[in-house]
Amino acid sequence: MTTLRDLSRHLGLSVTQVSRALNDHADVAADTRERVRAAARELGYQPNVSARRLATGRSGMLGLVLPDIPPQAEDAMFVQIVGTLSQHLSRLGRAFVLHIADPQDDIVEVYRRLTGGGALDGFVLLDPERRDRRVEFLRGAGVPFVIHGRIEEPHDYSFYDIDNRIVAERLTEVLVAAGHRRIAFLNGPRGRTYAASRHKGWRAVLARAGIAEAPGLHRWGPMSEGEGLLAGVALFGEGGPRPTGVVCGNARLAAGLLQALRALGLRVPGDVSVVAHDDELPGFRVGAFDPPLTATWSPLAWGWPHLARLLAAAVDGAPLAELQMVGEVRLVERGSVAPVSAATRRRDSLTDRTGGVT
Amino acid sequence: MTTLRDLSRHLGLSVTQVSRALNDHADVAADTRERVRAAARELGYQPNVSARRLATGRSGMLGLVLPDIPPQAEDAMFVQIVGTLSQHLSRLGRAFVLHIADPQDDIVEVYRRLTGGGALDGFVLLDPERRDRRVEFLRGAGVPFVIHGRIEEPHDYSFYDIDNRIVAERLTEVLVAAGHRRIAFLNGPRGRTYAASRHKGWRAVLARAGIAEAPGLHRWGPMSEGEGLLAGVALFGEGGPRPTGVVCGNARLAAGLLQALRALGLRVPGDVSVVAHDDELPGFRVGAFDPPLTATWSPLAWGWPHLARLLAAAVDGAPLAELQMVGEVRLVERGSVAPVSAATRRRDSLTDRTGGVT
DNA sequence: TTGCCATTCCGAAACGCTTCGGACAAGCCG
DNA sequence: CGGCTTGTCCGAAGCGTTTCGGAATGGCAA
Repeated sequence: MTTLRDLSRHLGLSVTQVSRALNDHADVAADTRERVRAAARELGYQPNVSARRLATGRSGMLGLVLPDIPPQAEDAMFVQIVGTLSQHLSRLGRAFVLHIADPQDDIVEVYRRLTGGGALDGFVLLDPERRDRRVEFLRGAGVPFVIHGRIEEPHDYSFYDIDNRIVAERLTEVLVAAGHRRIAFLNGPRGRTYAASRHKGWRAVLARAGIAEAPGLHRWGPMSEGEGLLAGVALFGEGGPRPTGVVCGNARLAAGLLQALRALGLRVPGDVSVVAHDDELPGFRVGAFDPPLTATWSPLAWGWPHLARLLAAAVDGAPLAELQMVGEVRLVERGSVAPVSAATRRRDSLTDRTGGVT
Repeated sequence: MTTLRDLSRHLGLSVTQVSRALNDHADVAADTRERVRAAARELGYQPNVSARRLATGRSGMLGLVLPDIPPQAEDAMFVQIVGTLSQHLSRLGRAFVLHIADPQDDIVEVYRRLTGGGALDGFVLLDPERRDRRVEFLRGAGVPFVIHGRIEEPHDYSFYDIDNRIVAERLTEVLVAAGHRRIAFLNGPRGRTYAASRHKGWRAVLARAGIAEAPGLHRWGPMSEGEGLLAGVALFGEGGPRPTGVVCGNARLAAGLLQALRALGLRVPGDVSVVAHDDELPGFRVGAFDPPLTATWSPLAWGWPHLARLLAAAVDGAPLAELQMVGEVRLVERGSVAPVSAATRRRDSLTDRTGGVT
């Protein structure tokens, strides 16, 4: 293997100057820089990662830690994440280390091991909780990281996220604009920031429209097809609150809900209007649902390249302002929303005034 | 971060002796070793990976390189491989580096970059070709690797594989024993060692049974459901050679073949006997096929932990004999094979003597 | 006593890189 | 001319570990 010393001897320069030339330092003459570059190419020089790490404290290796082998339902998503991150990070000249932990190990211990040896110098964090132990540890240890999503304030870290409050507002607004006043929301799990933000958005729009919140119309839960089905039955089955419009947190929930509605003989959008947020989950195309759903659209796949870029920048010590990104969300109308009938509207505004479900 | 120096000062020993104590060298007193161990635990000492790498030439990081993001059909398999390798390697105290290359990059260049910097000290190689450029490069560079499968002789490298010749022999024998003489074989791609071995096995059994090879009964090809369907139509459609038994290289081929047979109105095993090799590909359970298939059984999943172990051993310089492993294969009978009718047998033995397809 | 071995320890060099502090020369100003 | 800046360069230290060669001690045989 050719080293800096080899190069320096070959060129009649000092090791120092060769190093500085290759790393684009200011105090090296332009033609020297070129000579060094050429020689490096010619001799096939590649810097030794470990030596550089030892000298600088950086290894150029970035990691993703999963708590376990992912469940089968998320295979496609896993491949997308891991594949995209790896590809983009290697384009940025970093190595991507995937670590699948033992489920019985404490996750913080895993991070401690991984950072302690000095092997990894940054992490991508998926699916954060509002108070996340991983974040607390990494913050304390001074190890850079980037979060997919956000946690509770203060936002003094790097993240890629979408504006989840806006997502819920847009979707709810579509229904409100069509005259709906009994609007259910199938939200995500309780502990997640995005679900909390969406909850706020939904409530804000209801409040602005002067709609009282009715019990049972908002549901926290896993964002699975099964949960959508369950919610559909609970909302529209015997004795349910029977909203006229439903906001679904993602396509899986929507798919389950549509199944329930079909089973109950309810038509979309004739009897019920349905809107959803569309992440482009692999295998779920809300544009090809029956009926195609009006949806806010922001593919998860958009995020992974940014996460790679942001993490690399974070490790390089870029200022916080450059390390935070809020992705775009578009509203795509597809006709799964119908205006509410005059009779229904009269009845609903009555229940609003009396303030509850009759 | 606590270093060896910190420990040595704390203990009143030299850095040398502390290092030797922690690495189980012979010339350190038993109680010293214990004192050092205890102090290391107490101070939370973790060796710096880069420094160790620099001193020893090993980093403890092992890699898997994929030429591209895997196609969707192989998501589940990808997750299984990556997840299992990562989990087992980290149990062995190694880091697992996943590198997904740019498809337009030359694969050897990718390996050159990865090994040149000295970052990775060993690789798992999947899906090798009989003459594999990656192997040639790594051999030349003196970088350890372990192959899933085998390449052409000499076998002077580490591998996990099954005896593919035996696989084909067992399956073919089952059909021969039931009186079949017109036996087709849907094999894998031409360039692969396992497909070549299976080809040999199939031919050997035919030869032993005194059955002449008929043209069109052996097919090289991708091991996909589509290919199985195609093969089914080619073999049993208008003007096809119409074997009485078929050996399928894997469950995907078998699934396609069964589809074709159903479409053509042929029954298994009434009209055609079918056997397959069962890798336990995710999503394909030959035991739950209609009908359940008699099969040789050797889950791919068995291999990944061994690959992890073998690679770690290879990097540690274990002797070749400990670095090669041939996995077990079992024959599971499930009744997808029926004896051939006496009339058919007479006709077939006639065509054997005349030596061709009539 | 001397010589020799085994046991246990240590100093110092080495791995390949970055970087601090300073050196040297040339050019410019007053 | 002296003093200052600017542009290039270099020596040497240091990152944390392993390991080579040797040194000190004690015990034992000659």
